[in-house]
Amino acid sequence: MNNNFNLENFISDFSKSCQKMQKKVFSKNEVVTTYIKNRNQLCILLNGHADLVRYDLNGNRTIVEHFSKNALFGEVFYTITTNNELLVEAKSSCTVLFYIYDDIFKKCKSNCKFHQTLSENLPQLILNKVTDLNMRIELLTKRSTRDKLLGYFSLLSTRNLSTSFELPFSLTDLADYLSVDRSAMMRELKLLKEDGFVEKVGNRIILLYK
Amino acid sequence: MNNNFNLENFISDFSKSCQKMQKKVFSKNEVVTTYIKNRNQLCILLNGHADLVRYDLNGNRTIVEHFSKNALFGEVFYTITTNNELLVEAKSSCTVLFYIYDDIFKKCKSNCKFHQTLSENLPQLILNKVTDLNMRIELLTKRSTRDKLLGYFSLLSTRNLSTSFELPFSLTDLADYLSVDRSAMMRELKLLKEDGFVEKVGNRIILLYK
DNA sequence: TATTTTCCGTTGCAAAAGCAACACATTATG
DNA sequence: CATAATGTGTTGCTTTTGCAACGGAAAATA
Repeated sequence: MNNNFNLENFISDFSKSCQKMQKKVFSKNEVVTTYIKNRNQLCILLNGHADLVRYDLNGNRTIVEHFSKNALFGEVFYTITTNNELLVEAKSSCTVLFYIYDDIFKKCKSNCKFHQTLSENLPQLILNKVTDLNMRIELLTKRSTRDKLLGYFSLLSTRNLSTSFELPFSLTDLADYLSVDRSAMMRELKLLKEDGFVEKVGNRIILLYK
Repeated sequence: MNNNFNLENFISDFSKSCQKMQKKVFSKNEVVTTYIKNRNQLCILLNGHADLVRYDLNGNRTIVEHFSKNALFGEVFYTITTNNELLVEAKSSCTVLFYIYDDIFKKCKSNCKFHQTLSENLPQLILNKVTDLNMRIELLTKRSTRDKLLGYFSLLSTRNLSTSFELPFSLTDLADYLSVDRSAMMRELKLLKEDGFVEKVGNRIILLYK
């Protein structure tokens, strides 16, 4: 593992050097990919926003992950054990690089720089994913909608180094991410405002508690 | 990555070959370790059972992960981003191997076989952890206690290749794992029995639906 | 710019989940 | 083996959450 690995530089460089990558452009609401058992796909979001969503038998939608610029996704990061369908949906127009691999940890036969760098750094990239997943589990184990909202806001606050930040979701999608009913979440958000915990200006949240 | 890697053989072999490992024995309810920022610890449970638990500010306990024989845990698999304390508690008497590393992906200076094998296979071990985490997220995103119970039972059923299986938890702990109130869970479990979905004989669950 | 679609904000009511308390069973422990 | 500690099963009551529905705002689209 190379600790000086810079994901952004890496991503901006490799598309020149590698022939096996496919670049595609999607418009809003298009399905970018579905997760399929035993296919080995790695995807990189070059720009735009997309969500990994799951629909269950009751018709509930869950946003499993939210992806923005330079996010990595695909079956590498998700061994499929569920029967429910997993889709990646474009939330805005976006550009995605696709790469089907044989053995993700080995560089390809053509020996290009991209695959070498990728296989060297993949363990670290997977560890980053582990961190995300653990944070998500902590959110989901919170017992009340209020704690889920506050927990998520606190996470965004930390990530933005500020008590004020833009929500990356519509409120409708936020409910599907926190796995709660939208109207119940709206009610709770209102109470949080009334109780002086947060303010909301447009799509921006301001935390009022230390 | 070596696809023929056998975790069990690996674990049973290396303690002879590596000097940097520490073996310790714990009795029930002892704290095996706490997760500490910027320490690099990898632990292997040689026998017994242990849980990774988190206590939140409201006094709720969450069982984050349940470990049995040959489980791997420690900071490698959990970059700490939370303020809550994370403890590993022994659920029975158990034996644990500890290993503090500098760079987990590199073999150590003494060049022993263990570290070489470990660094070669760690990516795959981390991917296994990713799979576990994704399954856990799927459980936690289920909207009702009933669906959480059925989802968990279905998972155990798949894992045991049988519609009948032992619960690895006490019911009290199961509630803390599913992140629901114990008495509410008991009520729901009773309803599941009344509705003919499951039977419970001692600590064994029998699924009655196809 | 007119029109359609999506999202926001809200509410009444129903259902689910949480809380607290208790008796009894089972399991550890001196 | 007696006693303490922990786990199970249950219930009444309260609080939270979900569901369904609706009007208006905002955003997308023709």
